Amino acid sequence: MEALTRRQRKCLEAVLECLRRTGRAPTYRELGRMLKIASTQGVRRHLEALARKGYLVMKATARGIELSEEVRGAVGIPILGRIAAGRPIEALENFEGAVDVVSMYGSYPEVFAVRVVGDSMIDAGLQEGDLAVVRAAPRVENGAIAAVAIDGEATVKRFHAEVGAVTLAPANPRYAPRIVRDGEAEVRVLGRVIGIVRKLGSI
Amino acid sequence: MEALTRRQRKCLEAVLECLRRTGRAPTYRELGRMLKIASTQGVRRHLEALARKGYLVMKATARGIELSEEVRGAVGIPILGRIAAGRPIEALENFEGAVDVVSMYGSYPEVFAVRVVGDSMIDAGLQEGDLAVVRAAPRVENGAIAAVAIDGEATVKRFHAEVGAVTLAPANPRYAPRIVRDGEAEVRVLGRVIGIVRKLGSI
DNA sequence: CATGATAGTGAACGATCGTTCACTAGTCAA
DNA sequence: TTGACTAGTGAACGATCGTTCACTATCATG
Repeated sequence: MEALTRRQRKCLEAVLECLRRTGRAPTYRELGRMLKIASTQGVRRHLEALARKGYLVMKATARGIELSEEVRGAVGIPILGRIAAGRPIEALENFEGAVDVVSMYGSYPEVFAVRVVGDSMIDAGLQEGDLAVVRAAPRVENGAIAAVAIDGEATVKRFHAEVGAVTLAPANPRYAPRIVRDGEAEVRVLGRVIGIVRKLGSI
Repeated sequence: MEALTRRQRKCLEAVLECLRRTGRAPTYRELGRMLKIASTQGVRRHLEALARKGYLVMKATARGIELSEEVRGAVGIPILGRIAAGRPIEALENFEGAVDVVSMYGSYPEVFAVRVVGDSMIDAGLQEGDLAVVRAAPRVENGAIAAVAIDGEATVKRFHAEVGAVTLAPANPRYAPRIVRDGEAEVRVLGRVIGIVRKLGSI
């Protein structure tokens, strides 16, 4: 994306900070107070430049500043390819993506998360305490890692459907696959695991 | 949190959808159009109820609807403890948390992410392609998993500082630890790995 | 049957906000 | 040195928006 002047960057940072703090866009006069600009026209010039360069979209309504799609997809935690890259707006100008499970997976009714219990899937890279992001679906393809409810209890396993039974295969040689024949227990596929989020210690 | 009526839930959903789509809160009249309510007073009643129950905060300015802190912390991907729990507002009423790396780690200059290359940390649960969330710090405690730049190239390893050298230890028996003596190469600690985000296939 | 909560209509008022006009000043490349 | 761009001030206009008032309807509860 096109480079910004120092003042324009400050202005974009102020907009982002306001959105982060309050969840809504600032008015021209609020921005003026944050940037120490007395005239709404002075603020407007910066916003027009930011809109022209593709960072913002201006709507002619109250608090009508919207982030452009590019910026909206990039306001998570920046993925730095080159270590030299700075933060946070500088990174936008040579932008490589952002970590944000919400923008990665959306925040839709069919996406949820379950916590991984035990180490039965350790060889598939799922550790105890990981959050498995699941896309809800009534069935999944054979061999996929799925979240499954057995008699109402949720578990994450590799799923295989066969004639008259389903196999829930762990990914750990210390555990045996569980074969559930029809009628033995109520097996309900919750969905496919499409992501993992792990938190290591505290910040 | 206090339960909502069906109409109030629809109203909160409309506010969230507007925020998700445009990044800014709706006006009373916009909400009225979404909910098929002709009078701003009809809309206002719902918003007052939502504010009274702690879901929203109303400011007397244009587009002055803000989410409460509780709701703002919960608008990611819901973590479902009990499978019975619904989505998305229902889950709020017996809320267990939300996955959202931004709200988990904040979106601050000192937090960024690097992509894991290779399988040298596989036994620590880091797979190729994972995003390692890093809290920037000039040094880390011995034994921590750290992002380190060796001669400008980033890598993720277990970090040990010794007298006159540092050891970068992989977590994979197929790789040997790398001992870098002072002056041999420029080793710069980027920070500690505080999280992992993995995307498995597409949605 | 009354009461309170929920749900809604329609109109009007005043404050806020985006927009626009006219004017000033510094910087930098052609 | 002349534009072009950036960065401001100050004032004013009209549209939008939150607020408020008066009034109606439905429905469950005691």
